[in-house]
Amino acid sequence: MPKAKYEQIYKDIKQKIESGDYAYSELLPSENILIHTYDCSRNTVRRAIGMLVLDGYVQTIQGKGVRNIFRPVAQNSFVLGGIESFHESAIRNNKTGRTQVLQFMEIIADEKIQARTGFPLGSELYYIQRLHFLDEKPLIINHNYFLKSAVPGLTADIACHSIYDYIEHTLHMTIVNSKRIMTVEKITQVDEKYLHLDVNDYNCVAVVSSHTYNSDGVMFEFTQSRHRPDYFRFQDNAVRRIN
Amino acid sequence: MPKAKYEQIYKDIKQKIESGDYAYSELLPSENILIHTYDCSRNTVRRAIGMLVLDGYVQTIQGKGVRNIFRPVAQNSFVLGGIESFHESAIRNNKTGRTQVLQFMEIIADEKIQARTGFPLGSELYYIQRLHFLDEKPLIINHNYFLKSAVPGLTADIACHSIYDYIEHTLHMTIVNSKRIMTVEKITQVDEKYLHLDVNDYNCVAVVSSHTYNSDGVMFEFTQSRHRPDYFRFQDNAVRRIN
DNA sequence: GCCGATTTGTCCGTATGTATC
DNA sequence: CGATACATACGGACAAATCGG
Repeated sequence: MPKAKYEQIYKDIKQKIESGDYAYSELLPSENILIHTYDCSRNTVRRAIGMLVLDGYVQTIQGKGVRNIFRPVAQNSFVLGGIESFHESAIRNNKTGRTQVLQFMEIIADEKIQARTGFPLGSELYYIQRLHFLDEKPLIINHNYFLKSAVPGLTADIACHSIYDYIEHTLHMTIVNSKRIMTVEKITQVDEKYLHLDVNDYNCVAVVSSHTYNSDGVMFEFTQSRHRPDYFRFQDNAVRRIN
Repeated sequence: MPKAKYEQIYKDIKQKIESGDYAYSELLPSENILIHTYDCSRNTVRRAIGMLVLDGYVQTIQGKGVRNIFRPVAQNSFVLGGIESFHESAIRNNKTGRTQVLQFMEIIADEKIQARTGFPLGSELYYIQRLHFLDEKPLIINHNYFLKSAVPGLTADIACHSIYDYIEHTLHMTIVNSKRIMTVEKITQVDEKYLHLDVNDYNCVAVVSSHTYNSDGVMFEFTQSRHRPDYFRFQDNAVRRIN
């Protein structure tokens, strides 16, 4: 449902790259050709290409052209990337996902929670603890804090399906960006119990902490995700900038 | 040194945000005002703002304005972010860095290396193993593979200072982008020995594997960085996209 | 080495659409 | 409803880099 023209062009070129229509390390058609292909202005083509650069799909070279540097990844583990829910990830990785709600409660942010999550003191929050299974294997424990005023009406029933689905399709709120920090931590007894980890095997988990904002610029979610280390895989593309 | 006008505007606004000239969760001056402030076109202002969005510094809200969502981070550990060398990171984190070269050899890519690094079979490579210290504490073991044809004349002496400095300032090659994958792995005997890790304490390391490209679109480097888990911290900002 | 054609990079002005207030 | 603000799109101009003759 992307109405924007640059989105359509972006998706079309992306699909062509993924399906191998353009060979690895070869140049794409020039901007001029793409302008005629898609019947649009130069800026619009350039915007689509700019998004592919951010994806790490292509590289632009002044005076030469746009080079395809996309390489398909071996999809043998659970790959994290942009902002997406567990269910979206599961589908993208061609697996079946299931979620179990371990805890669901309403709390008020005290100093400790304020320091950990960044929510103002006294905020009314939902605290949810969930366990995510992929192909019936427990992979992730999530500790979610949602701002009640931004995500009203959350229930345990919704939490065991998809909270993001509820947020976007029922509340019609738009999720915009998410600041994430990845670290490695010692496993806790909770991790050990639910993720079926043995301290003699791995004694760490991969931890992703995220602050997520909606289209009003309000931070409405803080989540700490604790991942089984042997299934954790995070992908990223960094673009070098002048300082 | 940034001659581009949008770079200057980007840096100026970024600095203003970091120094608190704009309060958290408040709106920045409107595009129209910024156009007059910087005496430029609307596209140029929008480009600068677009970069700040990618940085997770601001969020644009149609019909309202641009909201400052920047929060300073507690700089108590070694923070990874964009593409930068260990020395650059050390400086940014206000620490003193030192590098020790453990191995330096020239090799030819066989099937095993091809599979691991993505370099074509038979490529001539430099293989370098280095240990990075921060404030005299060993934090990272790097396994570097450099394409000899792209980075000629590399020596152990250069490797113990800064290879990126050599690449950019002596060879005048431009580093463009880097595809990275983060995982968690069991520690090896090498890790244990050099990072001074105790298996009874942490038995894992954080691993960052990266494929790095230059401005010719050539992948010239593959590196596996193995980090002490208690000092590893990776930051990221993800922007939600329509599918 | 120079020159001209091609290609990407930067910048501007304008018009129209859409969301907020 | 009108004013304001961001989003999309177009077209044009010039600069900078690459490449072939």
